[in-house]
Amino acid sequence: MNIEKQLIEGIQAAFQQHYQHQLSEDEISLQPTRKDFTGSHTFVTFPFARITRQSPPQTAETIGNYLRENAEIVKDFNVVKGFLNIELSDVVWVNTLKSILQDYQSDKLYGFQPDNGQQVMIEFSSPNTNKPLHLGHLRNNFLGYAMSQILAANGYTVRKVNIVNDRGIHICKSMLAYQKFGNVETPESAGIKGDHLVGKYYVEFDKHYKAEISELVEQGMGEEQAKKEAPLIKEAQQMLKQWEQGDAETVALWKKMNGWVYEGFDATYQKIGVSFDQIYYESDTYVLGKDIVEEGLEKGVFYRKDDGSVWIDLSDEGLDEKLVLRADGTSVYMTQDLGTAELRYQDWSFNRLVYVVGNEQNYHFKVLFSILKKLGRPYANGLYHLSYGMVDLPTGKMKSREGTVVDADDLIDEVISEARKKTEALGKIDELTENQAEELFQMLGLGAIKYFLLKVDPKKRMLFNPEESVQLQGDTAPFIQYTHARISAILQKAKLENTDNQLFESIGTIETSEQEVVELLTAFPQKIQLAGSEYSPSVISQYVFDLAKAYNRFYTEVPIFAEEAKEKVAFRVGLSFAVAQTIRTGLGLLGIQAPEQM
RNA sequence: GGUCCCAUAGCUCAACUGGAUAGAGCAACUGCCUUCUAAGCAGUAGGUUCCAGGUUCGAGUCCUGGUGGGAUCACCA
Repeated sequence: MNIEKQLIEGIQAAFQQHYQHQLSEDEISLQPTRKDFTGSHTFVTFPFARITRQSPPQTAETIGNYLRENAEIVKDFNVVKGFLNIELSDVVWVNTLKSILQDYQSDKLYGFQPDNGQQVMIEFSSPNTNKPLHLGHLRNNFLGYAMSQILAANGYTVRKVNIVNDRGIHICKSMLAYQKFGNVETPESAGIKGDHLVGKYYVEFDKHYKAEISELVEQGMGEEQAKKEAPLIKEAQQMLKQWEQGDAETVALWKKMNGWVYEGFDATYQKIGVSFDQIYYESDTYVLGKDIVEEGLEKGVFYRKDDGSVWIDLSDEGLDEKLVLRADGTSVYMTQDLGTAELRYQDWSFNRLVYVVGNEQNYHFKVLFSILKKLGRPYANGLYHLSYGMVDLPTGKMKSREGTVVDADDLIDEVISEARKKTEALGKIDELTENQAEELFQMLGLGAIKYFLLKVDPKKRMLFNPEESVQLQGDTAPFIQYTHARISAILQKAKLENTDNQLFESIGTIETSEQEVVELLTAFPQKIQLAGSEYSPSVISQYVFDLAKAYNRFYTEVPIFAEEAKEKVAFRVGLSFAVAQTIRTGLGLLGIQAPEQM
């Protein structure tokens, strides 16, 4: 059934017959034929010159002839240098499309792997509760969500988790500023979303803090010392202590303000379509990990310094010495992460744990994974850091303290309103009710921003261009969504004319543009696998874009209903159906919806 | 300074993991709406893949050395 397999078998047979040589399956690699040449699969013969004792073109010629004679699926071939370009017979394309359609018409989703019995936990989002989400969080959230979908499509059982950083000095800063300058303001009374209100006081703190520092510096204090001596920071530190001691008033304020933030976050998560199966809070987990430190000391993995602090020496792996417990017995970031990993494994015995965290923490995760390996944790080899690059602005780097961040809520509102503006300008919403229109704007706007952030390889640092992110033409989600809407209209018409359920058999020659579309359709399962193994949703976005482009070309070049041969009409309707489904599922993997009409 | 990452068209990104003449989108220019949605399609122009060596049938991709940019090397998280 599988085309590649048949070709490989044919090539093996050819080597046997002509060169008396047994080639193993994985010695043979086929690649897609370049657009400028005829054919769909290419076999490169250069590496086999030693075996065949012929020049590469001669070898290609020999193999090509053998295949044309003996392999049913091969119609013709051509040779360019050592490249053997294989042209498949038309019936292969017809049958291929039929089998894809069968998948779509059964319960099985085309391109998805069956359950592999493996469990993967994926952590993403991980916000701080002292300020609202920004552009960087969006890349994180979209990546995490898309990867959870892609891993599920690869047969994993996926559990999405979020760890909320809800404690620490930065939270106390917001709290303190609110206490001092807040005038008992609430989100309701101020008419501001809860997370934004708390963020406002975080900025407020920084403003006053800076003023105090410069005052101290003016009085002749050094800057470093002034940062430590400013009354506000001391008060914040005092507050953190009170919180840790469980002081009732401090805890009450903390609960109230965090409550506001969660309401705000929930609204944002809901809007961007992101959800979690479980949420961890650092206020619960920050004390974890100390028993692991004990265990590590017993096993001799860690060692204690004279002052009582506990360390691990990783210099044999090219890493440094790393602190895992302070001299006063309190935990550090690493301690917590050790404890949290352990807790998660107890909660749900995963085969893999994926952390979606920015690449500025590459070193931290290297160390974390290395420690867990040394401790002999059963899950240590299943840990993966999905490290992604920073999002830059045309003006430079985002810095929250300097107010150069792009706020997530603002950005989302902007892309949606941009979608509304452009759709109205095109006059395409006359037939829609108000609700339908609103739903469409959301699909387009959110689609645009998600696609924009997901189309770049996660590992790479990327530039965020506000104008390009709201574009609806070219390499964008709306372009792909538009293709889906177009096909929906065709399928609707096919239903009305009752041409959608006709069978097609051999239909004669198929057009190049048709063949290209079928070829792309066959690649979908491999793309899902690649996106999963590379942890890269951009594989999917790239693919769906290519598919939409190929379909649009077919759409303008080849008539569907004007075609007289009924078999051909049915084939083309079937082709359209398969593309629509694939676009829909592909976009779905990215968390993007596909409208029926736009 | 040590370690890690990055450098491809004017701009933003690809390149199936070593294959053919390095591809898309945006911006610029030229065409195509009486035919299934022009948010589309076709075309023109745009490249010393940062530099210098090396490995081999073959290098944007691998190795060495540079140059430029970024991250990290906290008893912060």
